Amino acid sequence: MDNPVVGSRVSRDPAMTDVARLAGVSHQTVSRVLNGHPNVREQTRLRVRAAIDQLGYRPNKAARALVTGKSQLIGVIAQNSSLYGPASLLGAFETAAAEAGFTVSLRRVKVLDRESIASAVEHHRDTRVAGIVAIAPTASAAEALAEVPAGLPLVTVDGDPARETPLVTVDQFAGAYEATKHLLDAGHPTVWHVSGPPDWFDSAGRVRGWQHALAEAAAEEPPLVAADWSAASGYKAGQMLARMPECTAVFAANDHLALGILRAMYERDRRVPNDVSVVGFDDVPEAEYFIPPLTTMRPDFHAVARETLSLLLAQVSEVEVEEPHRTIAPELVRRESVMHRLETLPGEGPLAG
Amino acid sequence: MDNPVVGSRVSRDPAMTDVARLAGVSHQTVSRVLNGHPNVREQTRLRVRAAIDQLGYRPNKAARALVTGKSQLIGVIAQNSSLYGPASLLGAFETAAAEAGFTVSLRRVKVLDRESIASAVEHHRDTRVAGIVAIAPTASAAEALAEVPAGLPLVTVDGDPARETPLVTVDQFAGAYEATKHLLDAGHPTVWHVSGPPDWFDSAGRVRGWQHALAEAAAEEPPLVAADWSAASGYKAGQMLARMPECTAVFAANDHLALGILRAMYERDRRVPNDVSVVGFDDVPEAEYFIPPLTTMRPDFHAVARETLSLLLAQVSEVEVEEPHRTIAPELVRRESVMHRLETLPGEGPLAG
DNA sequence: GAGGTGAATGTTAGCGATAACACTCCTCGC
DNA sequence: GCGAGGAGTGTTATCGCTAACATTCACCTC
Repeated sequence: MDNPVVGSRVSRDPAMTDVARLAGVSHQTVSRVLNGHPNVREQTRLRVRAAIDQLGYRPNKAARALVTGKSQLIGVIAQNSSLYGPASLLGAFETAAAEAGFTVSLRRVKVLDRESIASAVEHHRDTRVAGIVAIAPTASAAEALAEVPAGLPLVTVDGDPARETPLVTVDQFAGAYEATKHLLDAGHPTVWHVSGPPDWFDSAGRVRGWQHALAEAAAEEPPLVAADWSAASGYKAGQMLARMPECTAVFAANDHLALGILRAMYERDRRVPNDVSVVGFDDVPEAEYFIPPLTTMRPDFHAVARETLSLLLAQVSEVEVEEPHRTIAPELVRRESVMHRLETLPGEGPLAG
Repeated sequence: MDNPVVGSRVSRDPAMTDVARLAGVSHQTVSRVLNGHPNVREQTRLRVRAAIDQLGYRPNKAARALVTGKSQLIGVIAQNSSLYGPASLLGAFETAAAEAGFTVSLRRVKVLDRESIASAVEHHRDTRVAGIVAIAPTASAAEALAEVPAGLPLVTVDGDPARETPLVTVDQFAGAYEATKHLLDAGHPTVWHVSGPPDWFDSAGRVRGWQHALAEAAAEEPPLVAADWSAASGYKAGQMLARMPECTAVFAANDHLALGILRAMYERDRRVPNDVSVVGFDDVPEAEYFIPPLTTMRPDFHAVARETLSLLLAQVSEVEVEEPHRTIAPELVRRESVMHRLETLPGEGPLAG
């Protein structure tokens, strides 16, 4: 008489008790089968599985989350931009999370100020996410994140390297150092740098790497040209640099800046790479088809995503991590925007004129 | 004596009953305050609010979802690519959803085949999302979506226009028509088209728009050059087109294809726009800094996102929508890759040679 | 063969919210 | 002045699951 068809509610998603009834066991046994507990007879397990399939039963995540107090959700906070780096990272992370059985709950913010970040954190707390991943490339974002309560796992990506909180980042310093050195090795007396926004950690790290390479080679350090990440600002910077004959090598903080620079040079008839060499950063998919194809630094976003997830899951399972900082070194991709000069011509020394 | 500090569990998130005890009411009254029910005395409401603030109480979404059977989640299915269009759309949609009080649960798939989509749909069903938004630009994706059960709200973006299911899409036909007509009006005898992957609806729509403009102007239709969305394939197509002197105008299905074409033309000394005019599609932020700045069609991704959300929410609240198809016309952005020719020179007629 | 052990299973008690209904009062209308 | 009706509030059941404890039974040990 325990046939489930009693015809009251016409359709309702089958619940665990429905499966239990069909399999002739208690709902707890169904739960055990679902969660892979050891003490279930093989025969019983099969009966339960059959009942699950027959009913098309799917566990209710809300109920599970309610009773366990945990969810399989990872809250992500990112800026609402279509910048290539963050967008790629987000995609890579979502994939990595899905493979580990987690779902990404996405919260974008318009600006990286304290208030927006705080509200995003609140939101994720309300949802009882298992942990938070924040792409926090500016000081204000990193500071706002300090308010995340201690118990809640948090990994910052592209955040403040000075903080002790778990952090994964592209090795900006090493990448910029290598890019600059590549230009120096090609025979340029010095290298100019068009940077990203000064309040981004990424920018700061790249500036330091550039300075370090210059200092090491005893090259004179030209004034820093600060821009934002856009092709437009690269273009503006490029218009200025194009008028300076002593500028023969430029390290742009990303590929879109480089694109703007390329066009500015083109318009002023300064040929790249013959007159001016340019190196970018990011290796956007189109960089190979710039005029000329751009030499650039390629970060490994998948590696960043993997490390981020592993650092987060370590916290979730309360494993102590010795040094919770991971930096992923980018790789130089040589194309055609850098020319090797055998010697420095007279009148082309650094800052001449 | 009803002080909550009884010191058993050291810390636990405060629940509704804790608030109720502090405010001296029943938990049901707290619930009423939270949900804005009318029949609560103002004084009581204030007392409850004060208790909420004092305890830092936050409602448990899992508990609410369990009892109501509904969540404030929207499941999104998208391809795991960093293509500009889908990435922008995703960002715009997440923002729109957040403003409406919904959270986006993201599921990316590597390939748009039946199996991957089905698994993503399963996942969202398990989560009891309020509805699903799928960016399904290929036939296989659209077909797989047919298996979404009838009760579950679904909006397809960039999907199959032939289907009756709710759909929002950029008006590919109109955009391609306008781009092609723009080139025709500029005096070109005909326009070549480098298309996206043939199995994308976007591609198909753009091809039809192109054909229509050609037919209307009684211009001869050159063979279609099929590519994918990448700059690499645009470059290949461009190398071919550059060798054909009768090809004076190209409509590329997106800006990255156009970029590849631009470089191919440059390498073959075919000047853009003097010798060849090019129009793209998407208006990626860098398009203005291509060499030369690219004339292109700009889709309004925010509008697409808004329409998508409104169509989805209509279904969630079971409102009948008359014609659940929305197309958003893109806008022509004129820059410097198109040249107006006063007359067609002899020997430059279509398909001459 | 009494009792211990552990595997296999069942029973009960919540998790934290909403829904449905019950119960006070108070205010009307006639 | 009394019943209807509604505002304001409380009580109880319930959503679907897991945790903790209880129970059964077979097998082994001495």
